[in-house]
Amino acid sequence: MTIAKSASTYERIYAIVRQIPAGTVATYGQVATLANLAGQARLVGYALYRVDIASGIPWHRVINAKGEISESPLRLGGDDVQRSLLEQEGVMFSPKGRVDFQRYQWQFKEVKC
DNA sequence: ACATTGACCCGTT
DNA sequence: GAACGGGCCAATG
Repeated sequence: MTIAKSASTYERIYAIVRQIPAGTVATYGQVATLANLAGQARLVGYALYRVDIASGIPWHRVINAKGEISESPLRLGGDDVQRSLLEQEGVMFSPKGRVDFQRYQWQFKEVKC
């Protein structure tokens, strides 16, 4: 599938996040880069904040570059929810609450038609 | 139309 | 190793 470039910045972000497979996590910076917004990982976080769960976007699979879960006090319950969702998908967290990037970081596989 | 917000990443000290 | 600040864009009221 191709990513629509004509789409708005946020839509591009949503398109990327939506393609993150279950049991995998991606960093904001990675999503930003894939969305053609390299260097603007912020927008990814901002965009996800506006996104609703009903949008069908696995926002919980997007974490910060530290491998930890970013949370917003305004979001659902907090990091507990996001971590729980990831654990449900089989993502294991380090004792420190970090995710093993070597194991779970989403690697964008360029699928050539 | 203006001002404010909002879940980050990187470099330097 | 930890802390601080700077920079970017879009949506909301």
